[in-house]
Amino acid sequence: MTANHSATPTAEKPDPDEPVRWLDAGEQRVWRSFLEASRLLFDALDRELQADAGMPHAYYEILVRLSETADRTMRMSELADSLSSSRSRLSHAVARLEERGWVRRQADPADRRGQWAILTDAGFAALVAAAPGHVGAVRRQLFDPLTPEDVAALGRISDAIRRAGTCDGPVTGSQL
Amino acid sequence: MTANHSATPTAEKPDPDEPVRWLDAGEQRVWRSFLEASRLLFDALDRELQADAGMPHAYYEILVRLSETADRTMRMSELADSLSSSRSRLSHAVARLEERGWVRRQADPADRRGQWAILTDAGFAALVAAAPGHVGAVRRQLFDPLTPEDVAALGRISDAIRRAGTCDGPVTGSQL
DNA sequence: CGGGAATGATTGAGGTCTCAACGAGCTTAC
DNA sequence: GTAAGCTCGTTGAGACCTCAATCATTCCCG
Repeated sequence: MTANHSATPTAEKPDPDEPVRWLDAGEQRVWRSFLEASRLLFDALDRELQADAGMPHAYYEILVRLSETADRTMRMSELADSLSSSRSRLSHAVARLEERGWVRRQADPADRRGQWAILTDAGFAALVAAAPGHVGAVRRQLFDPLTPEDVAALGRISDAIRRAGTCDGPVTGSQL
Repeated sequence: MTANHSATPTAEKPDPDEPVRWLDAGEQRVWRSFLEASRLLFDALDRELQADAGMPHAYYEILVRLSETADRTMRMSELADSLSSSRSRLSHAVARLEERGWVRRQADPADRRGQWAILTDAGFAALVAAAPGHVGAVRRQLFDPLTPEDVAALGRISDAIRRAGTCDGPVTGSQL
């Protein structure tokens, strides 16, 4: 579902001879502030989840996605795409979640390459237990410091970045 | 330099009995969009740097900081603070950078606990070689998709998040 | 039908990061 | 001067992620 349907033949790797368009002072400031803000935010969220729920944020997101489908079930690849995650990362993560009994895997009888990831009751319970603390942390670290206008702007900005970045993800499959 | 000088006795861990303020639909959308945008952005930058310069973004930032001081030298703790990095992370990273000959360490004769991290000529050269590609990636993935108003807003937003997050970083030292 | 390409998913090796524990040196106060 | 308590920085174990290679299956097309 992450295909590139744009009509323009976008050159992903730009001409290396083209002169570098360095960041001006303002861009520099914004970029560094954004870098630090992101690091503080994600580090804080990861620390909170790890301390209070014993899971990294990546695992939390997997549980959330699974919990939102009707049957708490998703194909591995679908799950990976919905998280903008590599298949490898997801495979490793689900293996750990399976060890904990929070997820189980089941082969698809129709397409025998495919695997279903299924959220167990224990996994759902872990998610329910983790959610309040996590949401609280998101609120404190992200939404409380921002005005409603900021939040709206952040939404627009994120959408723009996603639209730009969603085409050149990790290289997958053989494309010599 | 990351001390909390605020006069208000801010309760870092809020009352757990307080009802959870869940995210409304709009916040939910913004948060997920921001999460995905950040992941796409940082993954893309890391992949570009790793492929073109053989270093993760964290190492690039270390080299940048060192390159910006007059003598290309910084105390380990100062460097860690300036990167919002844990001392442990920095220690490991600088150890790797030292193996590559990009940084060297030298004990401070005045305070013999302290270590200076010094950017070598080879390290500076590696940075110079990496910079154009990296800046190009930042431009393509972040600044090109944004309007100037977006960029300004992102700066304000990041500053706000930093101000909120800068007080409760990783717990360091003994504070029973 | 059969062979090559594409897809779904996993694996292992290696690298980075976290956490907790530690060691060594400085500082303070008695 | 000396013991307690900082601060500076490192270390080791273990967790997570990346990359490349792999395997099994399915799709496509002549």
